Amino acid sequence: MQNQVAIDMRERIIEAAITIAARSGFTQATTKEIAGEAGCSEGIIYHYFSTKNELFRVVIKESAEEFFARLKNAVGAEGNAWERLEKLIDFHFHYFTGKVNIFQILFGKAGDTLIPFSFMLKTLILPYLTIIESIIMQGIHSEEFVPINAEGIATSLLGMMQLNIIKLHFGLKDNSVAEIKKTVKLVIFKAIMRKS
Amino acid sequence: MQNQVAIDMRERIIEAAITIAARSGFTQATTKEIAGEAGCSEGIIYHYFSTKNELFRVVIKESAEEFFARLKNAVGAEGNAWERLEKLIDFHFHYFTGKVNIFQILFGKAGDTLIPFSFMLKTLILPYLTIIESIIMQGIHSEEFVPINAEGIATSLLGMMQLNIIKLHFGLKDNSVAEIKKTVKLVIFKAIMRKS
Amino acid sequence: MQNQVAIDMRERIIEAAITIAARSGFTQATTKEIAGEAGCSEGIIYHYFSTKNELFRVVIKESAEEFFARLKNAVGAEGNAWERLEKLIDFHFHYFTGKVNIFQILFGKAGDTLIPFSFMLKTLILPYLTIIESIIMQGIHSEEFVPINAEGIATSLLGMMQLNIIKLHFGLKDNSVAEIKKTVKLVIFKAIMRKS
Amino acid sequence: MQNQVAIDMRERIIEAAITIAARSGFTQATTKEIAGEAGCSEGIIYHYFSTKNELFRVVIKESAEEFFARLKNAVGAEGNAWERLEKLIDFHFHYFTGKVNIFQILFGKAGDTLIPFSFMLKTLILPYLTIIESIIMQGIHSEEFVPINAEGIATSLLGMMQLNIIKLHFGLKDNSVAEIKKTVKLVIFKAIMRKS
DNA sequence: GATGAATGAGATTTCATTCAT
DNA sequence: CATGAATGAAATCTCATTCAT
Repeated sequence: MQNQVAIDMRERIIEAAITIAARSGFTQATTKEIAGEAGCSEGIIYHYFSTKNELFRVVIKESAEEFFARLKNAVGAEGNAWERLEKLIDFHFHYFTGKVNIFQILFGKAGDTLIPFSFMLKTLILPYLTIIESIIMQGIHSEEFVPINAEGIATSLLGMMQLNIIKLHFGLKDNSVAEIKKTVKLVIFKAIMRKS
Repeated sequence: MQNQVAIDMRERIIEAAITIAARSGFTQATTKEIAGEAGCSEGIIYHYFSTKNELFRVVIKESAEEFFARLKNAVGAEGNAWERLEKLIDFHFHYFTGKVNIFQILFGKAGDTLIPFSFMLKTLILPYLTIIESIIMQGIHSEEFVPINAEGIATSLLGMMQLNIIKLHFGLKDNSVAEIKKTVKLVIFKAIMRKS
Repeated sequence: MQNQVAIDMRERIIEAAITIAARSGFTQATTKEIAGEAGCSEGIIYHYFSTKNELFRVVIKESAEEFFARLKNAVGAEGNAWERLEKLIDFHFHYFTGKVNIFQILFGKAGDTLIPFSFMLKTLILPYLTIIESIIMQGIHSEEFVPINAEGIATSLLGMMQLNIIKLHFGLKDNSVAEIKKTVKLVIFKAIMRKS
Repeated sequence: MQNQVAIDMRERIIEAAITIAARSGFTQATTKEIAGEAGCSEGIIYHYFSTKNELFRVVIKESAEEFFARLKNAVGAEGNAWERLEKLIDFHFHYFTGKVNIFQILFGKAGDTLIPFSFMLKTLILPYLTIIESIIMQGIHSEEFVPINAEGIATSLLGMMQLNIIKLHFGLKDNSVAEIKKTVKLVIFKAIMRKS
């Protein structure tokens, strides 16, 4: 029971940290604000996390794990490469145009250096790229895709999606999500599909 | 002569701000560090800039102006759309793999909220996208390029280049700059060229 | 117990603020000095008061409340107007020739604009005048006093007392407190008593 | 000619200091503001005055001299004591309900301690009291006035006038200047005139 | 586990004063 | 005489972190 409470508290702190950081970034988020949002004292944060930065590392790590779990679930292990890649793109836009989440912050506004950017690269971007790359490799092997620099393509696809998401996030897009997805898919599939 | 000195100091502060912010981001950059780097007192910063944030706004604005001037010069006003677009891509990779510059920071790590991200979008990203878009429009009109969502393509191209640059910047690329440029060009031109 | 400690600290800060301000005025009083006097860190001041000015507002407000409570107690609600007015004058001189108190500062040296003078007027002077005025009105109604401009008389009485107090405070009086009180009473009662 | 310019500059600085201090008090008045108001550089202030406080001492001293010269002129050396006292009261209200002047500041908001209050007492208040006192002594000797504590009466009169002026200055009077003057005169003359 | 008062280091900003020109 | 860039000391305020309860 106590344990339950403890788990709740830890989770509440993490949720609060995400909420506040989404609003004003990591550096600007204060422990006081986080405690206020979580409905707890500032002190208790240090019971669960050694420092504020440790808290944010955990936030990023756990958010990343949750994201990747859902991504893998959405993409599946079966199916053609192009089908799986399309599902990945669909999921990406679905996920990042949804409710506030840590990835919006990270991809959109992230990067004050107390959480080294290299940590975010290692925790978020590289694993993501690895997943994309593996699908592209699958397509190359199955001869759906032309032989191509898989890493460069993966990076390009993620970059494309990211900047489009940012523009959406700041309301600077003339086009709808559907339109953007269509364009991104067009660009990437024209580049890699054997026959299009 | 006095004026000369004054201009020098202002410039020295701006240079120092860029150097320090490139190292640790805007929020982490302290006026003390900047003054140390510039070889002046902290107080004088406030003679030239009303606040630390004002300083960084000026840094971004002036850097953006310098960047766009050089970009336009590199791309030129004459020539085919595809030639000009290729020059733009070449210049982008040349510029952002060169010495420390504010754009690396902005595109790579930017965005604590004291300098609103919207300011950076307005000052940097949107003007850049406008330039790319205009070249794509040129190509569509000249029938070099297929009719296509120019805004989405421009955003996608910038996103692609940006994330690739970030990976290069953090030394996480297996491929060379040349290889990456080739991939980016392949992706974009396959998507838009009328005959490829 | 914790609460007790907290209350003590808040009170200690207020006391210290009064002491330091009495010595050097509000603007000159620094948080460092106040913290030194209170035996605490500067930071904790901001746990209890949002700004230094807020601290001084509280100081004035609480001091005013305490003063008016004691004044009303001394004057009472019963009795002739002239008796009550005499008690008010007696109390005024008793209070302001006693230990250091915020009113000495306020009436004597107050008024840099960070604490707007209008705030002090509203919090201190006007309520005081209202009290005096009500006694004078009582006297007019009971026909102890002649019909007269009660507001002007109240203001004049307070002004008289105030400047005499200031002179006493700076040791510039040849006369004793008793002598001054006698003169003030003579002036005021000659002006208002129906038969004197 | 140069000399003329120099005199002008000195005077301009003094005028500017009065204007700024009237707006925000002595401590809050900055040399930058004063220089801006005077249309000169900050540096030149230190050519004419050794410190900012020295400047304000001069401001007070010269303003006091000018005030007393005009006061003495208005009151005159001839005439009955009661006539001269009435003229003094008239002049006081005329002067202090006029344009911005240093006395408004001093009596109304004065008193940060860099200009010791004792300096102001010595320069302003005591000389003023001396003048009032001498008129009262004249009246006692001429048997216009009853034998009375002249110092206490003088202080009381000045205190009365001062607080009424403050209330007028902050727009907190229901009565007109004429009404107030009438009340002040009534109070003081009832107290001192041999037959009224 | 939980609190929140308290700390202390440090950040931004202000400003009287100086001094080279 | 006059300037205004530059200084440097100090002021207010912030905030991650600790610790007694």
